Amino acid sequence: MPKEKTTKRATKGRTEKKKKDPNAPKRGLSAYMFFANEQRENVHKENPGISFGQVGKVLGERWKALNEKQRGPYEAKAAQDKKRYEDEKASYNAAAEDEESS
DNA sequence: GTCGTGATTGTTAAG
DNA sequence: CTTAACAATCACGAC
Repeated sequence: MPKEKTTKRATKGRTEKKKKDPNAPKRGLSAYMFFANEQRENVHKENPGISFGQVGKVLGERWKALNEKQRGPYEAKAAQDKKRYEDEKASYNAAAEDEESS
């Protein structure tokens, strides 16, 4: 039983990020973000005249429609982006430490 | 040592 | 300007 969704995250009141950290080390992007970056053109292209409602949905369906290999490059990017985040959080934790030191 | 949480990321499109 | 489905994430903190 893979704990599925945990935390009622049904797209309720999130967005606009609430700064709870001094430098807010935002995390890395997600594979979907990279995949969407490429598919958005392709999907919107195959579905000319459709709004995000359709695009966004079909987008997600196709996202999983890909095989592990196809998601590979996207996940790889996500992993790389995460590294980027590691840097921010590193700076953040260093800055926080410095601040604390002060 | 393990576990869950929250925060975040980006797309499109529109009122 | 913001929200909304769509999906992943995963580092952090807490006990």
